[in-house]
Amino acid sequence: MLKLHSGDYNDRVTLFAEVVLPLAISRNYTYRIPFELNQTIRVGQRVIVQFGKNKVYTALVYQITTEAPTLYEAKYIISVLDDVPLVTENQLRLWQWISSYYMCYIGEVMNAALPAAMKLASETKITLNREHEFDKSLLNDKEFLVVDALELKEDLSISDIMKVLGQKTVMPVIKSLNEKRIVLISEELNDRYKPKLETFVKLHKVYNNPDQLKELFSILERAPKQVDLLMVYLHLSKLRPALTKKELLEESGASNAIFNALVEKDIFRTEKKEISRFSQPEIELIKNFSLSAAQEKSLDEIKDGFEANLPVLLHGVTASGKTQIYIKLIEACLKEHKQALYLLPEIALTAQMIQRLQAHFGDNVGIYHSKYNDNERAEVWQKTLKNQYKIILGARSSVFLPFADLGLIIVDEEHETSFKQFDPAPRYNARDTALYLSHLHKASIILGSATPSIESYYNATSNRYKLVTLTERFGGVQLPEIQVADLQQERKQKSMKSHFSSLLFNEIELALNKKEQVILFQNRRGYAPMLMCGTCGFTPKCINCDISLTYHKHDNKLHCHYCGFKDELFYRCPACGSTQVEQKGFGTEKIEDELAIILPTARIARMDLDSTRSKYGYQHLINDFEDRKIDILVGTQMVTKGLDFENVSLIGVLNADAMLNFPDFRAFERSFQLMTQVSGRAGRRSSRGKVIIQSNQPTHKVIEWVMYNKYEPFFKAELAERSGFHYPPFYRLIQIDIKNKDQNLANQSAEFLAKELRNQLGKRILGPEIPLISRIRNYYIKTIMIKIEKENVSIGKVKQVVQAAIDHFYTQKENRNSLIKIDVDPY
DNA sequence: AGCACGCCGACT
DNA sequence: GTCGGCGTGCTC
Repeated sequence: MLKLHSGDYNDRVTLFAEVVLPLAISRNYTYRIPFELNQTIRVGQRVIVQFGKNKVYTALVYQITTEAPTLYEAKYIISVLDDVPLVTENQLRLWQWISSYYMCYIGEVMNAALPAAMKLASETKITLNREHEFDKSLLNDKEFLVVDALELKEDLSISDIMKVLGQKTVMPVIKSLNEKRIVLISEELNDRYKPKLETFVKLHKVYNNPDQLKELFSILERAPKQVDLLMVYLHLSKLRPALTKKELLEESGASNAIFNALVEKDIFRTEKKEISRFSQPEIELIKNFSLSAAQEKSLDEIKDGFEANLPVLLHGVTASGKTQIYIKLIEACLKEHKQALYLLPEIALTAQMIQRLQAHFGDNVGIYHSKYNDNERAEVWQKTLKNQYKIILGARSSVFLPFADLGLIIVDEEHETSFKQFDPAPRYNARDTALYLSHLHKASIILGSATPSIESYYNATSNRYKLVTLTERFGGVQLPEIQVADLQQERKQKSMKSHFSSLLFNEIELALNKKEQVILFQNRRGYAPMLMCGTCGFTPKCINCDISLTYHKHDNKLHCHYCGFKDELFYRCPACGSTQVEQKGFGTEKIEDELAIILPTARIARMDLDSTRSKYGYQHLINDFEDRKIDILVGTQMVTKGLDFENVSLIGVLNADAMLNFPDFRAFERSFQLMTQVSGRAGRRSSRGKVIIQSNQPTHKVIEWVMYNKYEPFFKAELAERSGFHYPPFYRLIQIDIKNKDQNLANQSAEFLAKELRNQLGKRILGPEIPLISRIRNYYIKTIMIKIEKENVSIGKVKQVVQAAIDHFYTQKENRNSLIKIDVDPY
């Protein structure tokens, strides 16, 4: 197809735009471009289009052509939202790649990529027609209800009316009211991005003249409060380059009325200006620091890798100073006037890293993650596009930013599974997406970790990546001493204190006495993951999911961690009436609780999903811990991730077995990574730290590898397993979940699809199987796994075959209401 | 995704 | 009969 550039066509040519709609639909749609937009429309601009009968959406121009569609008449584009493309061509290429690699719709990628504030969609609003008189007695019951509700509330949405009427079918009622001209139906577009405006104050410039100013004071003689305000202004304006009304009023304590009086007299002049939502804290820039010899050597090797156009895997033990190397790399990147993207797996980590990066690079650093609100995200988008941010620090969604000129990507903690998005589609892995992104921009990319994923390390050892190893901890800090507490033995000796072995407990006391801090790791939140009746064995389960409910003490309720269902705690078994209800297992909440009893003077805090929900939840906890307001931090995997604390001398892993026995082929890999990472939090600067791992299997190989920091043996053993059982990195996995509210239909659909796939792909198809959790939110689930060998097979072809099978699947009536979820490279 | 259309069971 | 649920297909 012809590629067009703006200005290629005059006003007389009829142009069409193929647009991406932010919906899960299988193709793009073509709209006609009004002549008057011929000169200005560009690929990557947002346009407003009508789609279907009423709905109006923000779509994105994907391609501009002169070819008129033959099978239908194209609708006109309603309007163009941007003067300049909001989305770059490289981004569109990335969207396309994600859509085909992860087998999802490009509209879903658009949805994930664009901040919500940039996607306006219309909502149908129903309002009373004030122009029209009508007789209420002529209305039927339902119409009356709607009119009644509208008299109370200015406008109603369709879903409001559903609630008012208590039924799903509401359009006939609305239509009838509309035909009687009693109500109006409108489509309301709401533009959600509002630049933040602030009122700035200036003294009228005539008063720059001292004589004029003196005269002014005498004029204001009879208005002492105004004089006061003026004095404060004169004082503050000397200290700051610009002064806002808010600041002035706050510091002077003057009222709005006093301020307005001065504005009225044209003594003060005000101006509204767009300001950044990100107030820049005053940071001292740290420009120079030097690397150790080992870091210097690594840096050279990394640069060699970049020269050779290879992605680099930096395998550096915990606390080896990888961040300093990254900072040097960013410096080099900035020297070439290019942008750098620094990806972190979780928001929790950005907090500390923000400070470190801003200390070096000041306000060149933009931050982007899902806890930012819509307007803030939109602002980061714009500044990245305009190349005002040179460095972006962010979580996985920052791969979607509109980089103007990207030179470097850093994927820190590359092994982390949170780089992979689970739900909704696109189910992309930001690390792997970053690799493609670097290819699009011809940018250098470095993946870093103390515990590389098996995939990445395999790529590095087979020369697809350049491997750089850093074995020395920065500043000569020793790796921690790791000991195992044998839980079985301690139980036999009755030396356990609730969930703590004597070994761990004594070390905690010792650390507290020395005023050192402790981190305890338990990979389960809540209080007790399971309740069980000691008499009959009854276990409370979620009504929507096939999962036992977890007891949470803070609200004294039973929670489902899958659908959020909550139920009351019971003291008497609902099945047999026995009062012998036992708690099985333990979560972070319970640990926190028990600690408070056995160590009443210790200051204890908990860090998990429940305690960090708010935007600054993490930050506060981390700050308090850093400021030593907390002695013991109990947490889930959140505490394992790259956090840097000076004063932590002891780490406790409360239950290694839960991870080691997890039924997943990555269980050992994850256990190794988690234990090694959490151990790395101990004894960072001054002294050698200590780690206690509690386990029923103290001689487990994985624990041994962790204890002696043996990555290579772990890698080799794991690789052998993976090869033997046809798993990554030798095979690619595609997981297909079939969901249906009816169990039989779920089974039948799954069987149908498996057979269909098996016809083409043979024994590469496994299942359908019942997954670990066989019902979530009232949907029964069946899983089919596709394992594809990497050698001699085109993954693209396989995906085509899979897609064709699914298309055929949906042509069968009995499969129509089964839902299919495809997860490429599931984690 | 959202909406219209059309089929079919249940109840004034 | 007619209302409302629900499945089906289409949107440039």
